[in-house]
Amino acid sequence: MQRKADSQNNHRRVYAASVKTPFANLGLWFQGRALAGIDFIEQDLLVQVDPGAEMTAEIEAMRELINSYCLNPFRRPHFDSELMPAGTEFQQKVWKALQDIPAGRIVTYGELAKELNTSARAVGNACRRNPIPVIIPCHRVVARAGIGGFSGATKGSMLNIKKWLLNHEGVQFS
DNA sequence: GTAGTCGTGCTAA
DNA sequence: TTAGCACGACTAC
Repeated sequence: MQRKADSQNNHRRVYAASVKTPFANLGLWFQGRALAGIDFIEQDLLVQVDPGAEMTAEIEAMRELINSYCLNPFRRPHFDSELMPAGTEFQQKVWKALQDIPAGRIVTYGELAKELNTSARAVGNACRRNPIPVIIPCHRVVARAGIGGFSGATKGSMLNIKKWLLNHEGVQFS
């Protein structure tokens, strides 16, 4: 995980995830506070476009979606189907189902698997390959006996981000 | 309760 | 074809 110091105060930006859209990479940054070496996420996330990336209408749309989510996670975003990243037929099906989960609600991999007539592990695989976390809300899917993973990681600071996103939607996950 | 094991569906190499 | 997974159910202790 890359980090960027903020010399203005005790806050610093903590790199959260690279959102690989079909068009370019968006960097997700959380405004966090360094506490004894631990990144404590407490502020809104900021969206930055890769410095080398060309600013296109699609990238702007992605940025708008994420910024809109930061301001109000309960407002259902208008998701243009052209923004849906490439994936297998199964992955597309799972990602579409994820977008139907309303903010503030969580489901387990098993529950979603039952709905899609597949297995929990298969759902987890599709979630792991979700290239645009936050926009496709894979953070709303948790394991039966735990929080599950986020952005390809099953442990570490990524899970703090998943908890933060859930908390942002009013879900307390211990 | 919890650790170990296995079945499952899917994907990438 | 095979190994690897963001899982879940079952079993033994």
